Amino acid sequence: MVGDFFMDNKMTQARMITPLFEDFAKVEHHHQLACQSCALYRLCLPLGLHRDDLSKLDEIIKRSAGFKRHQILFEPSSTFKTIFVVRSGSFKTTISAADGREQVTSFYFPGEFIGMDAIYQQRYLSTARALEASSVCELPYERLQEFSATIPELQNQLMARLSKELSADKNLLLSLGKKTAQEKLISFLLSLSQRFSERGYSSMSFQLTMSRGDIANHLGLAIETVSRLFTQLQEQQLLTTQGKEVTILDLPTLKQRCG
Amino acid sequence: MVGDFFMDNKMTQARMITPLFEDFAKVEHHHQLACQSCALYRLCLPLGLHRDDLSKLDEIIKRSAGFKRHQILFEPSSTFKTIFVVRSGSFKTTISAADGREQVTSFYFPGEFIGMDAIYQQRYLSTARALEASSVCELPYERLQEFSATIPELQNQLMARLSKELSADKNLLLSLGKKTAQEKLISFLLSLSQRFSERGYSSMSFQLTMSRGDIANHLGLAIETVSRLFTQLQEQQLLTTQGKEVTILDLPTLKQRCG
DNA sequence: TCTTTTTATTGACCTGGATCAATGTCGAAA
DNA sequence: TTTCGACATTGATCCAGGTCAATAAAAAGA
Repeated sequence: MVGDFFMDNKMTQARMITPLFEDFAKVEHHHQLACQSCALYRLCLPLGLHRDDLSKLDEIIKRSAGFKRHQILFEPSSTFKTIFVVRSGSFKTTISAADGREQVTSFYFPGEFIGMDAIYQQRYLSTARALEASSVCELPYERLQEFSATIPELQNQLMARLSKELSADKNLLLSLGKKTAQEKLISFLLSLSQRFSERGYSSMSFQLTMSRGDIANHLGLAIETVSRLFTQLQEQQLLTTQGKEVTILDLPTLKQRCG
Repeated sequence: MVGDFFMDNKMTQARMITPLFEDFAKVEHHHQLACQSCALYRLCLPLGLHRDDLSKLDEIIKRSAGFKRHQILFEPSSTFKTIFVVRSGSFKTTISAADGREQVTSFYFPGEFIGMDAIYQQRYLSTARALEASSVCELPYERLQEFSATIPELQNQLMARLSKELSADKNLLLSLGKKTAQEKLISFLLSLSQRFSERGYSSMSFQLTMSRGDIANHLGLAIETVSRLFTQLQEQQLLTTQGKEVTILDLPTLKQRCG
């Protein structure tokens, strides 16, 4: 289990959660920089590859320097050469209308891939920004293509990744198109909860790395609406918040209300 | 040019448009059922494959019987085995919330791939229905995986397809999240116009194959709003409609108003 | 041909969530 | 520790687009 590195002591959830994502980077730093010893192995691309294929892959992967909060990973004017995997921290991507309006299209956590929508046009159509101190692995797309010609499992993994993001976007379309403001926020929080849980963290209590503004934008709402919804969900004893920390109190009711 | 088969006489656009998609099927029927002689070749998967690879691909592709209007191609309970390519006609996909609310996630025209979001979970998450009399080619996914292990260009094509749908969905997210009702409808119509044009049809005058209800649902609007918007765009001399036929009158203004 | 049904349009009215406007709170910098 | 700027909350008001209702006009049968 991925989380075992971090969850085997009895620190409180609340104190642990903020620094946890950064810990992935620290682990990398103390151990060798190899997929085999990466805490994210179970969630990441190399899963299922043979040991020798894996070390070949390892050679083409570049572990990037860290990104600061708000720093840009890529934007539409960057030339597309690589797909990124979040190693630690988190990112958001936004696409812009001609007049500058922006839509936050996705948030990305460790083990998730950023930039796959660039493959078709060979140019990024969105801007990716770090939400906190973060780091990524860079997968040069051309090399990846060469490799997957000889490693079918790698190719399947890539297709599965693309397909997974497609599924997530379709579900978001359902949220944006058909759900009420409250259902949108609940669906969003439950999706985060699920992803934290997959990464070995508590699914019941976690730290939001994005602002209320980012959440509102992502869900097609106004900041004020998101703020009021949080207040409302707290009044109904479904969850509590303290700034960016969210603690889920009544999961069954939330699940039932997310549409 | 794909359209040359059909566009070389002087029939009026209006009369031509409805039967055109069906003509793809007729061509298939009169000639041999092979990708090489398919009118969609330029838009479809085989593009760029070598002749011998193409004939191998041809062998695993199954040309399905026709689908009637409203007939289901697949739904979430179907087992995932194949990706579909529209050969003639058109389809819509919808995903459902727990309480039955549906969101029309995409429309698909000849040469476009349906069902790629199923790869990750190995099950369809949406329901696909024919909008008119239509036909598809079936690409058995497992065979496709085997093939693309030996045909890198095929693998690249598949990735590009997935990535293209991802881009389209991200743009739709921008529409749903940030655009006004009018901007949504205009963006939608221009996207259709573009796709018709890629298929060799007029980009200025075309037949909608989906109902006002489908359009409204897709764009997160009420039917009545879509209807009023069409009226309004006609009053402003930007386009005309007669039932399902749309004729664009002022493309520059429309482009400038779509956000 | 003439129903019957489905789909589209138009008008009147309403509401969920946006916008505007203060005010409060937190975290980083000095 | 104070200050400053970014972020969050809360209240008052407004409006884009939804809902309800009544026709109208196409399709699809029959």
